[in-house]
Amino acid sequence: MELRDFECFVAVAEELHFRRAAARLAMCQPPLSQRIKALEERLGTKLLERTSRYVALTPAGEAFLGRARAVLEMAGAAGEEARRVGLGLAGKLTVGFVNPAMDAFLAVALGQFRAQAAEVELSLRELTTREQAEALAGGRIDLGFCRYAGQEMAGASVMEVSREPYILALPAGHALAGRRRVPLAALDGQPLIVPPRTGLPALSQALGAAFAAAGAKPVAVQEAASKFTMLGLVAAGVGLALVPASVRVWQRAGVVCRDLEAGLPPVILAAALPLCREHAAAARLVELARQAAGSRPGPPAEAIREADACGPPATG
Amino acid sequence: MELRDFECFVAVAEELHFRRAAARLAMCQPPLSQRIKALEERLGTKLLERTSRYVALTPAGEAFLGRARAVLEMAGAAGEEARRVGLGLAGKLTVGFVNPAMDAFLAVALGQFRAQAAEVELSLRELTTREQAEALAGGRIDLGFCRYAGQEMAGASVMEVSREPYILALPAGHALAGRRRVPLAALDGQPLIVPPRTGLPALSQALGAAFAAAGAKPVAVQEAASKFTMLGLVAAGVGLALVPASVRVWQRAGVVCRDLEAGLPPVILAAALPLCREHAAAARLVELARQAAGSRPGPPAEAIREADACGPPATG
DNA sequence: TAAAAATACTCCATAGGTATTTTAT
DNA sequence: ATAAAATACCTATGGAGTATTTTTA
Repeated sequence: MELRDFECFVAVAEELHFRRAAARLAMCQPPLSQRIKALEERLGTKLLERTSRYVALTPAGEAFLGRARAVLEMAGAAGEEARRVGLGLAGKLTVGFVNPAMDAFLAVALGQFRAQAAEVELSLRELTTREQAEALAGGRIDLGFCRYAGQEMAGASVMEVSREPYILALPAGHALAGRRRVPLAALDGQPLIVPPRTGLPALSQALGAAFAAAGAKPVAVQEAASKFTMLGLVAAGVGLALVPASVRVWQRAGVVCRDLEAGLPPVILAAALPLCREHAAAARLVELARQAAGSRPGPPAEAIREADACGPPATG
Repeated sequence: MELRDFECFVAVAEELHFRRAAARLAMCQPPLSQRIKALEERLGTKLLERTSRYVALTPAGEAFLGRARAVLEMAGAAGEEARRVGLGLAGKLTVGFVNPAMDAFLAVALGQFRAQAAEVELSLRELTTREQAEALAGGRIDLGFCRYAGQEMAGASVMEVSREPYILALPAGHALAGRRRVPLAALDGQPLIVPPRTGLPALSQALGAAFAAAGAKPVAVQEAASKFTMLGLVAAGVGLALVPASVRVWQRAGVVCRDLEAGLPPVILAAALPLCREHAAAARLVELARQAAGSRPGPPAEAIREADACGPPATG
């Protein structure tokens, strides 16, 4: 039994006329008669009652007609669905991301993605870079937006998406808040809230080297994993914090942000895609992420008001 | 796109190995590879990621797999359903019947039918013989159990199913209730409850002729269409009634039934099937009806107690 | 190097076309 | 007598088999 049999039967059942049905199927009447006959023999039951003047459905034919239509529709839908998934317009997409990615580009990219491919069922998981590597290997996520410090990721290809500077978050009344740009040397002896060393050893090392080069030695007074925790601690006067520039989309009472003069390595975020497993929707989202990151290296100047707790925009 | 494509794809997707999948499909590996390749080209998207060491589903393939399985299952179910309908084991069956048919054989036949073909959706309509002829012509019923008096039915074939004598229903205290068998002549001058003349003219005529032959002239005191109405009127002392013997499955307080001596034509019930439209379930039910009517010409003797209001059984 | 998929080719089964017959109104 | 389906027969496409090459781990 083939789909063509279903098509032939449905055509005859709808036309109730072999000749017209054959025309609709772009074939001749005799082979159509043969096909119907063969189909009936395979099923072991007559589907059509026919004389030279009259074609009618038998009860079996009536039952078969409904199901045959459904089969044809489902078969077409199956192909269409596969095609759409292949184009990244349908299906499931599970994305892992580190927290800074959301503010840097992911919120914008996801908004555009949903507009382009509303049928894709998106699943988002905030994961560390390390967790993303494992999740990618285990097939639990299709795409990861992770921190990047030149490292490879086994079984995945990693490509840079965004690059933004660190900025300094400090209590509103702090002496350094008066400056528009803060040199690294000015942080000598300052209490600093730092990310956990175990979490990002390469990053901690790079930051340490940069401070050493600038001849500054801040004091690590507290570890905090999330930038929101860091800003909370800054507001409480616990110390200062280095945060990605994209944090400026948030305002936190009692906290101001200032640009740093050159010296620190930038925050690099990358997309990690599993090797040998092309996922069109993932590729689509990566492309949107790159565009979002490129067109908006930081938050637009107008979005940051001078009166805000986070301080003046990077452009002054 | 053919069902074979779905089968091939599902096999490869489940085995994740072309050679094994080909074996399962009872074919060779090269044509299987070609089919999958052609399928992918038709769909415009890769369904399988494959190297010489590794076969895996793409997201499109994963989406397609579920649908493909459903299509195959539905296609099989469509054929199976048609086969079952063809055998009269599934589908819909709408049956018209005259009231006496239910007691004579239809209750028993329907019980057996449901046991044999539980999946058939039965629809029952109590209709007069004349209404059944119209309903058959209009395709509103697939089968009719009607009264039969030698008449033809346009567009339908009519075959006798059961034949039972009339019996006499009379008030419990009536003088004739003392006899085991009542001769027709004894009904001379008796008040008789009769069926409507317009409903069954041939029957009324035949009964009239039978009474005339026996030299009896009962008085038609009341018309009543249903045998239940007749028995109610008998109980009320309005008169006597001629009813099919199968009415003995019912007991009515104040009413007794007695056999009649020969002379009246029997009650003949028949099955009417539309011509040129074979309906296996209908044929099955007719066969069961004939068996039920044949094996049980009247109600079994044990079912009728001597003490019952309806009187002694026919076998006395 | 070995195992597996892809490629190249050959063949035949069968879907479909053409001509004709049968059938029912 | 006519229109429509069935039958008979033929052709050619393409699905499947066989042999071989390519690829990757």
